[in-house]
Amino acid sequence: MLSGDIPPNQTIYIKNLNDKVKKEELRRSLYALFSQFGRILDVVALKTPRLRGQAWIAFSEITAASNAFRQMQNFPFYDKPMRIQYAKEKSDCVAKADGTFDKKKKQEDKAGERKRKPEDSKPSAQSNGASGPHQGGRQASAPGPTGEDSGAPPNNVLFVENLPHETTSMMLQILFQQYPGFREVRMIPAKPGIAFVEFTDDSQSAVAMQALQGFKITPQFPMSITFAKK
DNA sequence: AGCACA
Repeated sequence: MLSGDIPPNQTIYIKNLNDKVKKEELRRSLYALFSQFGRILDVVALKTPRLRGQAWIAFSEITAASNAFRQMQNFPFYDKPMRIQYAKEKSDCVAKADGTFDKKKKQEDKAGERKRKPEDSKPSAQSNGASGPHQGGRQASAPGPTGEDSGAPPNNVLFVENLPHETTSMMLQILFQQYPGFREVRMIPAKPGIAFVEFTDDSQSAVAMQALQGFKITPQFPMSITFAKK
């Protein structure tokens, strides 16, 4: 009940997000960051004046939402600490799965409000293809300080660079541990901006590399991932 | 600060 009077919900509401981040990028980063807690049904982020800087993440399980709620509270994301609450209302995607979705009511609600400009649209990640790791951070165009990607031969250890200096190993663990075979993150205090991430074998590290290549913890730093040198 | 999904 310390959650601000809002009862637990399988959808979490996040505010204090960096509103300079573009919508698609925001949704993708949130997805990558939160999918560790369970299956995500939908990520909703709008850029309308009233709704920018906020997002909703609907999980298939309420326990996933509570874990995310607790563990990601104040997580530094694009330079700002996330503020997480439970959503006040049930997400449409959940209601649809429930069979309780009421389109009539939605329209009444809409009519009751004043008119807003229709700016946003198109979610896109819906009932979730239930495939493995999702659309990765294929931001490409990561010039990468050192980086041609086809340099080193496969290795179970990844070399990650171009990280913002405030990156912690916990943040990287959160991102990488969602891929099978994850073992650990190693950072060197004297060398900010880089990290080593170890997997059990090199096919597993390759999957994670593929998925998180170009992932941005902050907008100006798409991470560049290569196989570590032996 | 701010609770939507068309």
